[in-house]
Amino acid sequence: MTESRPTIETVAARAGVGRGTASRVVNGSSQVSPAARAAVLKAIDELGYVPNRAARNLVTRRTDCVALVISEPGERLFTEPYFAGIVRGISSAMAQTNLQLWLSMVQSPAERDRAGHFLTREHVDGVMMLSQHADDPLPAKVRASGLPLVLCGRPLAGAEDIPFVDADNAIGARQAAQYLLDQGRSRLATVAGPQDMSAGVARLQGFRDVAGDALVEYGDFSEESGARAMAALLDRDPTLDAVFAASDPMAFGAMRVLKSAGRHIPTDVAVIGFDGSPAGRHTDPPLTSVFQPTEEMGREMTRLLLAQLTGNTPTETQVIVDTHLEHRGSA
Amino acid sequence: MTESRPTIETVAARAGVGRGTASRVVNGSSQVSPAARAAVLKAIDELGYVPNRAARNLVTRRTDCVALVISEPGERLFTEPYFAGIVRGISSAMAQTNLQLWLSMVQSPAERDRAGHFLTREHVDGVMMLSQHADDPLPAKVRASGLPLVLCGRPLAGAEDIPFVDADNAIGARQAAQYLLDQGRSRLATVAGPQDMSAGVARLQGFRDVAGDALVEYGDFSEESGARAMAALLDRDPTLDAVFAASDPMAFGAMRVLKSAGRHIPTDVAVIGFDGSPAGRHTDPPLTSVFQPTEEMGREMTRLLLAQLTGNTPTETQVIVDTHLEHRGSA
DNA sequence: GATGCTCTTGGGAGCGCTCCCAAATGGAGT
DNA sequence: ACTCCATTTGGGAGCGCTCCCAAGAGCATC
Repeated sequence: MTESRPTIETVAARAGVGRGTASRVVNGSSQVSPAARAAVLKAIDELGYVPNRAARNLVTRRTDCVALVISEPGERLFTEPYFAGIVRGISSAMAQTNLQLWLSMVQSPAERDRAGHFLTREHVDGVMMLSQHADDPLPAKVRASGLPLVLCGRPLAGAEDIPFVDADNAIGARQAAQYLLDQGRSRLATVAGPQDMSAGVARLQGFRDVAGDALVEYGDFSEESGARAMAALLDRDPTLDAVFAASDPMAFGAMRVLKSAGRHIPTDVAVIGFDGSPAGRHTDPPLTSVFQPTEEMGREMTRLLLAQLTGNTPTETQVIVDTHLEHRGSA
Repeated sequence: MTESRPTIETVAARAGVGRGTASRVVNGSSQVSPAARAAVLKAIDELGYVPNRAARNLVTRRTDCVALVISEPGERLFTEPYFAGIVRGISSAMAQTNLQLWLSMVQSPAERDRAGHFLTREHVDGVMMLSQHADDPLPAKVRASGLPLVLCGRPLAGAEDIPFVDADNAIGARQAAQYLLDQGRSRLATVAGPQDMSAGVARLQGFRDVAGDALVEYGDFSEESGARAMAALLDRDPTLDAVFAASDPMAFGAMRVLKSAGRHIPTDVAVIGFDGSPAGRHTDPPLTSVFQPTEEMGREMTRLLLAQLTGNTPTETQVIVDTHLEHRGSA
C-alpha cells in the first residue's frame, strides 16, 4: 500500500549483481555462480521479494493458470461425490505444481458463453472439463483454439481425439448386472443415465451386455429423476426383482420409491448404484454400488494436462481407471 | 500459435484511431466520440481482439482474481452439502462480475504455507475463506497484508473485525433443543462440533441455552466422529431419548450407531441434525435437521467482498442468515 | 478575428519481468 | 605472453497495456 513491493531490480541492487543474474536465480537457472546465487537469495529473503506475476506472464506468454470447467446446472453440482472426489484429486495434484486452479462453474448458456470467452491463451494455459454433454460446444471450441485440454469422461462422437480420463463404466455395469444374475434375480431393470453423456451410454451398454434387453428407464443422474424412473419401471413391471441405477443419487431415489411401494430391499428387489459414494452407507439398507476412484481420476486428469503443458512426453490420450463392486446391503 | 493475437495497437490501426482512444473504448470510458467508438468496436469484432490480461494487470496493479480458500483436510471437503452450497452461491454471484474465482484447497500445513505465499496483492484482489479453525494463521495473515477478506463463519477470538457471513447457529440449535423438549423428550444429549470452530461453539451454546447441562460429546463434523461420539453418549446414558448433532454427517453416524444398538428412531431416540442437507432425505428415517441456506451464504460472501473491492460503500462487516428446523422423520 | 472553454484525441512513458546478445572473466593449452 | 573456449555476467529491448499530458478540434462569446 504505502511502500511498493520490491522489484527484481531492487533485489539485484541489494545483492550487488545485475538484473539478469537476479532473474536467473529466481528462475532456477544453473548458469549462476554459487556466490551470486547466495547473494541474491539473501536479498530476496531480506526484502521479502515476490515476483510480479503479471509482468512475468506478459513476457513469458504463459499464465500458470489452468481452468476447471464444470458444466452442470442445478443441485447435482458438488452435492454428488463424483464431483467432490475429482475436484479433491485435481487440487491435491495441482498443489505439487506452481499452477493455479481456477474454477468455472457453468450453470446456464449465458455462463457458458462467458466461460468460453475466457478460455483462451490470454487467460489460461490449459483446461479441464467435467460433466460435458454431447451438445456442449465448449470442448470443441477449446480444442480448436489449440489450448491443452483434458476431459473427464470419454468424449462422445466428434471429439474422440481429446485426451480424457474415465472410469471403466461398461465393466462396472457388467459386474453389477452379473452379480444380480448370480444372486438368482431374473427380472432385471435399470435406471439408465442421460444418453447425451458417455457415462450414461456406457453404463447402459455394459448392463445390457450381461442382462440382455431388460427394462430401461432414463434419468439424468439426479435423485429425483431416479425416483421418477423407478416409478415408471414398477408401473411397467410390478414383478421386477432387481434394479441397477447408473448413479448413486438415482439409486437413492429408486430406493425411496421402492420402499413406499411396499417393496423390501433387498428381499423383494435388489438395488445396485454407481459411484460407491459414502452417502450410500447411510441408506437403509446401505447401498451396494459400483465404486469409481474419483480422486484418482482427478489426479490423472492433472497428470495428462501437465504432460501436454510441458509437451516433452509423447502424450497419452486416455486413461481408464478400474471400477469394482462395493458390497453393502442392498443387493 | 502461428499468428499472434491482435493487440490494441492493431485494433487502433484498423479503426484508424490512436491507441489511447482504442483503450478508452475497451474500458468503457465515456470520453469518446460515437464515431470513434463504433470504428473501434468494429475493429475489435473483426479481429477477435481480446485484451491481454497480464499486460493490463501489470499496469493497473489489479488481478481481477479472488481466491476461495478452503481449509479442510480429508473427506469432509466438498462431500458435505455445506461446502457445495456455498461454492455454488459464490460461483453464481461471481458470474455476474468480471472477476475470476480461484480455488485453493488447503489440506495440509505444507499446502497452507503455499497458499499463504500466494495470497498477496500480486496474485489476487481479495480472499474468501471457508471452514477456518481457531489455530489457522491464514485469516490474520491475509488481513494484515491489507487484502480484502471475507470469512464464512463468525471468526473466533482475535479476529472479530474481519467481515464474515454466518448462519444463525445459536438460534438454530435452540430451535432444535426446544423442539425435542416440546416432544416430551427428557434425556437430551448432543454431539457437539469442534470447539475450535465458531459454528461448533455456537451450536453447543444454543443447545445448552435451552437444554441446560445435557450430556455432551464432541466430534469434528464428520460422520465417523459422530458415530464415535454417539457410542460414548450411549455408554454414559443408555436411557437418553434425544440427540442433537451439530452437523448432518455426525447425525448420520449417530443414527447408524443408535440403530445397531437396537434403538428405534424416533420412537426410542429422536435425532436432529444441522445442515438440512438433501442427503438427509434418504436416511431411515429421513433426518430432521436445522436448515442453513448455504447458497445464499455464498452469494452474501461475494457481495461483502465486492463491497470491499469497490470500496465506495461503507462496508457491512457481518451478515447473519436465518436457519429453520426442517421437519422430516427422525424427531 | 481573437479568446476561452470543453470535448476528444494521439502517443510517450513506464509497469516488472524474461530473453538474449555481447562483454567480461578465468583457466587451459600453446 | 598469447590465444581459445566455456562459463558467468550486465543490461538493452520489448512484452501489451493504461495513464496522463499536451495538443487539436469545435463552438460560443467577446
